[in-house]
Amino acid sequence: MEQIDDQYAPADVEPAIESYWDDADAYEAATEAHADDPPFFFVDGPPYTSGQMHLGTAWNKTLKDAIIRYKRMTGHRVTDRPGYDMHGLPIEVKVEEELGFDSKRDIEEYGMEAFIEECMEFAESNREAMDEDFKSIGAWMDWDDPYKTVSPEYMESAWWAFSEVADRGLVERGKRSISQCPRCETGLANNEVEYEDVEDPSVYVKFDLADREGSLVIWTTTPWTIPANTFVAVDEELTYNAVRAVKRGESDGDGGADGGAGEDGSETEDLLYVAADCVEDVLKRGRYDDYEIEAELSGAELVGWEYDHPLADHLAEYPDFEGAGQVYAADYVEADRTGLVHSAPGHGEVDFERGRELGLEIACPVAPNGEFTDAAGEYAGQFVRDANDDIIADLIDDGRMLAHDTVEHSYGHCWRCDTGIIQLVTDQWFISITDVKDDLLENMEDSEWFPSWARDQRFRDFIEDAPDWNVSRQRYWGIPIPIWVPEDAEPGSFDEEMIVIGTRDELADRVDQSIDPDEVDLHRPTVDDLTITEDGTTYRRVEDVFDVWLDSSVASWATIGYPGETEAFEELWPADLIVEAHDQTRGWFWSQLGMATAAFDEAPYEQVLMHGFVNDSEGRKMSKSVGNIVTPEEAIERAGRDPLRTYLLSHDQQGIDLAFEWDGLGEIQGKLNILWNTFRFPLPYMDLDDYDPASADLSDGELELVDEWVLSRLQSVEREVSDAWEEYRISDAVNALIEFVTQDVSRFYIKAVRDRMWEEADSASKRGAYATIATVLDETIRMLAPIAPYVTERMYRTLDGEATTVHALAYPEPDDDLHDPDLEHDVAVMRDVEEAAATARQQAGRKLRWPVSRVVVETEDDDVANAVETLEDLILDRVNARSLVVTDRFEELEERARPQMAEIGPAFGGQAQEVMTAVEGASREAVENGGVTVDGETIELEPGMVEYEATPPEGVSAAEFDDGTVYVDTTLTDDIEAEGYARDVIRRVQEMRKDLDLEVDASIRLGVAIDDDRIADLVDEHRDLIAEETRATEWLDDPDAATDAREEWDVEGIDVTIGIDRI
RNA sequence: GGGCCAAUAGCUCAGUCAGGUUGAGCGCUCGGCUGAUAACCGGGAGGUCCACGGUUCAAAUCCGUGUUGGCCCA
Repeated sequence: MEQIDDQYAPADVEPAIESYWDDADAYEAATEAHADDPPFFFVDGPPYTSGQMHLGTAWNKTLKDAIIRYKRMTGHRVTDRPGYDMHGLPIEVKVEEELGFDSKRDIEEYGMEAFIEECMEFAESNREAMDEDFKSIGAWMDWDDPYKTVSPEYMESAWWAFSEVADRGLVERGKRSISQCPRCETGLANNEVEYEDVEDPSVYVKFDLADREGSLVIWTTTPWTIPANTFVAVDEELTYNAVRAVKRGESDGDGGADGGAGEDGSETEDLLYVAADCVEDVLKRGRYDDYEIEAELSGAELVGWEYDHPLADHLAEYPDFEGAGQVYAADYVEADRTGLVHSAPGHGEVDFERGRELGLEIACPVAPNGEFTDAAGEYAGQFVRDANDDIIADLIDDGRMLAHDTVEHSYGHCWRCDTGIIQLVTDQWFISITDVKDDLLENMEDSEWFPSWARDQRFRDFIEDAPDWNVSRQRYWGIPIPIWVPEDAEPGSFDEEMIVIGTRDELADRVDQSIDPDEVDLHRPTVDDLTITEDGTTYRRVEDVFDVWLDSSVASWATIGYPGETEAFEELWPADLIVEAHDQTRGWFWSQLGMATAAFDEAPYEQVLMHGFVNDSEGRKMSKSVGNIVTPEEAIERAGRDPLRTYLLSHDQQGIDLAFEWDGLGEIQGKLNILWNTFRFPLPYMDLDDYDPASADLSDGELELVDEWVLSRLQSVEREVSDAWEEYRISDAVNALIEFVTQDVSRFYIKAVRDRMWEEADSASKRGAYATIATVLDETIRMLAPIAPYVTERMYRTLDGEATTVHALAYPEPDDDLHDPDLEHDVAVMRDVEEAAATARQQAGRKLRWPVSRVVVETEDDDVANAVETLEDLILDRVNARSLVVTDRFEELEERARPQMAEIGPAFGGQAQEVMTAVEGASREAVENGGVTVDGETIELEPGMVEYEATPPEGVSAAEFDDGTVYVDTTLTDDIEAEGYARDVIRRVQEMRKDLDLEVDASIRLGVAIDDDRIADLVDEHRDLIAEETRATEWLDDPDAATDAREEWDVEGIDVTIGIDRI
């Protein structure tokens, strides 16, 4: 028989099983076993290939792997193609860093083609490393054939979908205010902007009115946007004040207040317009000494007022066109700071929208790299944020600065290079998702989410607020946008004359150059050189590439090769399930829905399982800077792959974060160790009897009550586990299994079945026990296989091993014939009784080895009483009692009252708490005879308002259980003492046998001397029992005569000397 | 600044939807068992149920306002 390690050692089991899987082609065997089953179309959300696996991605892939394995075992042909997201700015930035680049100019000089090759190599080498990472946690996916967003087939899927979107009239080019990274010189999507707290200027600027006295006061943290100021916005409903403010000259240093301050002794006066609620704050910041409110106006009254551009003297051009330099109403105004908002439609998003509504020209004196253009006059060529200082200085010198300071606020940064973003209006390509918002919402309704709030309370909100999708990036490493426009077209009419190419064949057909559609690389710069000439017009491709989020948005069809291959698509699409963390609500969950809806108005997935993030033990995000990162490698090294997987999956998988904790991981390892022990416990006995657990047959042999019970529990657990899986409550399934193994199998069943396994002779009972434990183990292992694939495989190989792998087998299904809920109930009661009896024993200081004369179970519940009576023999055996009594009332007790608030509360209302206090602890006699009073008044108590607790008599100790009380009579008799001491002697002899390393069946010569004549006589009554249990075939009169071992023991305060000789 | 989620024993989590004297595992501690044995099993201690208000006879639970953490959005 093979050697089974005494202890569960994942570090030994897992590598061995991994090699076995490799040698036996186990993954292939598992997939082939289910090749003809109905399909389950799972789509892997592609991880981005710029990093390595961390605990969060480990959790993600483990969860996916468990689901795939489960679905396979429950009879599905599962699509298990992994994917990788390999394009995009993050990789470009990493490669730029490696090559020491600072800007796009460096890339152009290096050569786009060479740069793109570098990006490809970087992404590929990362992908290979990630393959290994994912395999290392036992993720069984089709690693030989992952989908890659950089492959021509994949890119074609994106082109094709985009062309569908264009055919539906949802592609347009337009000006939008976007977040621009000035370093990367490209627009960013909202979710590529990360917010960090930074210190920025906080300036209050006076805009002098052109047609009357006074100034409007605005506040901004971006002085560099003032050159583009086009209008000032007010809230029509809001109340504004005209404030006459006075400042007396004083020689303060730089305190933040500027402008208007007179010299010593002089006095300056300003007429300021601000929102009424803001007057005090603004005047204080401006360090005015005194003020008087001259007028109260509504915002509506201010509309139409004209003002002078505050930087007019410093700029070459500024917005002075028709309609500029005026006050307008806008709904983004709040009574915050000044209540008047500096608006620059060339920058801010809301400013832009309002400017367009107002029909104003859009002016933007800033280039894509963040430098002012010539239009900015004195500031031309300066980087905008650097120009802040000059602009502030000019405003001060010109007397337009009311106050300036700095403020810490959260500001957007480029997700890749951490450069502060700038809002700019540029021309971009959009998918007008807002045109199909209703369709998006409808399609969303077609999908089922776990947890449901993720859809209804989060995703829906996001869809409702979603802006049009800016899909263009002015970069290199991405899927080129397949739009060709006429060479001489005006930028404003690109989308009217565009050609959108959907497939490689179409490309080959239409371009002027000769290309092989099977060979062509769709990346830049190859496609940049291709032109199309139709009807005498030559078209050139626009230079942009797609936003990388568009790449993964097409995964549900790209992963099955559509449109290049159509068969799989027709059979499988849409996805049955996708599984990602909650950050993807705004990421992949969204982009897929958006793209599928825009392209063909259907939801691309039917079910969405949204899990959480792994945080540190404090619940804080793991990050390099905090230094609280735990890597999967570390967890595997310290605990193992199965423990890590089981740990991750034993926590809530639906929307909740996990606080990673080493102790918790160790705990899980301990539970798996118990499983390991239950597995190896029966093996030696089966081996001695040549019993093959693989051919276990429950009808061979005789099933005893505990066998029937554990088999019934097995059916219940199978039901519970499959119900949990059905709703992706995977942690409930895992915990139910662990509970079953530890509580039912190890703690109860194994303990109950030991005697039968020790029987030497063959018996029907023993065969029944073997068949039972073999069945329980087999089905438990299969249920646990998706969670802990290595250790279950290891166990399966020993117990059965007929199939190539346990993962090819069917998931166990409950068998009603073996299900006996009544029996489960009875045993549950019995276990409660047993536990209570143990508690009572412990209170009395009576160990289990000593019998007790009587156990009384008091219960008013007939079911409970029946259960105890039914299982009397088992109870007597397990609690080591001579007799058992079941009664509804133990007459020997003094009873004390316990108030039942469910009854007392409704009956007494406001007095209920006082009644509770009065009832607590009163005797039954007092309660039943009106002895309970509150404030001197007798309380009438109905039956049911009070239950009773009893105090046991001398020699009896009590312990409650759920449905009653167990009394254990520990009064000693000679008979009990005799057996107790005898068993104590036996146990000491056994320990000495073990110390001598005796064979289990070796005979001994035994001598026992007890330093108490009465006890010695009592023990002598059990001489035969002692001899039998310890295999003593001869007796020594004096233990001191023994030569092999002699030891003195203290048994219950009495000296016992034991001597042993081998025979 | 806004939306969503979470907060219960030293730790990990149930219990919250349907209000009635808070439960489990681990850890700690004490003990039991001694042919699973560096395993296994039991008892005990340990809790202003994040805080403060409100509804109710009664709130961990329902409502409101905050605090802390997470995700997303601005």
